[in-house]
Amino acid sequence: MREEDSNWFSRWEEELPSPEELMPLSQTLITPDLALAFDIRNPNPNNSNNNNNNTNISNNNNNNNSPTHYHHQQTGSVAVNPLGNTTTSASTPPPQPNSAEFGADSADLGSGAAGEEPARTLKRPRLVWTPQLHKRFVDAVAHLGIKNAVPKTIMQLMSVDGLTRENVASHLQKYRLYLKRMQGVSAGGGGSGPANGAGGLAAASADPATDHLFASSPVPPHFLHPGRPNSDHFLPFVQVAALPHHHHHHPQQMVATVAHPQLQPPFHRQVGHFGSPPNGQFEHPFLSTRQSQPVHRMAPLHNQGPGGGGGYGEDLELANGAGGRKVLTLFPTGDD
DNA sequence: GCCAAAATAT
DNA sequence: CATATTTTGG
Repeated sequence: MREEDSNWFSRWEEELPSPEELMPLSQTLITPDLALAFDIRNPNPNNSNNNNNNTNISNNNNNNNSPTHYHHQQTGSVAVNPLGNTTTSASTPPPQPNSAEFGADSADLGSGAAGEEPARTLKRPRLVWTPQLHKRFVDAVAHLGIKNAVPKTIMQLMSVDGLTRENVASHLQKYRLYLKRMQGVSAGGGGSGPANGAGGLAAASADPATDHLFASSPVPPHFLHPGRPNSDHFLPFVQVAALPHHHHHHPQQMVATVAHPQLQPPFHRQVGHFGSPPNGQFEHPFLSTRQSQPVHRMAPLHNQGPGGGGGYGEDLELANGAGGRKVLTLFPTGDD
């Protein structure tokens, strides 16, 4: 299995989107459109809203800046969005506007609350775990080790703007379940490899219904082995270091933004390269954010293999806004 | 109406 | 933080 290690991850990299598919745009700023994209979930006043701990550190999302006034339409048909053309279709100010890098924008957003609905009542759009985002998640868990792989830490390591601790916790829950399932199956059967998937295809895990998302990313071998306390620190290729020396290449930071799945489904069966929709229209360039966190986040995002691998960045999938739904999805932005 | 995914509650 | 339950989207 050792050989497989290098093998699976090699293939894994191959499946990544090529640089060409990466973000062609270089826009910046958010437009009101995106704001519009926000949604307000149904009238469910009964919830207490997020009472829980949002104590996350600072990075998280939720933020403060309330984006402009995005109304919400549920399923209706808002239509809208101009994104038809590749022009700039930018947009995207969900709840993670982060810092105030854009003076005017953020200022506006932040203080914009002045007449608009405060973010208080707004509910954040559903996060869509794209394969890329999930991959980052898996990498983070792998780096941290099962022991430290807790929502808060994972979230920090991932450094994805817009991602909340809760998002991670929820996903982690499912991921654990997935691993469990896989263990059961692989254990009895024989071996084969639980670590399938990844590179090329998915795998046949227990059943066809294999969790689509999870199957798309390789599962570190250690995760499947219940008994193996010592080999926890499996250090994958993604460096965790802070990378002090930033060259002039564009590191990309992942950002969660809202998207409309209607136009672009998360991914149904894709194993090759997703990221680039037929139209390839990435929508909101958005800005990245500030990452001044003491925590050691994983590399901004460039995993390049010295031997062959080229460095691809993870990119996200996005959708145009035209429909009525709004979801959160991940988006890479170049910022450094 | 069912199922999966994500959110929210405990 | 983990797990259970509810909501939401497909």
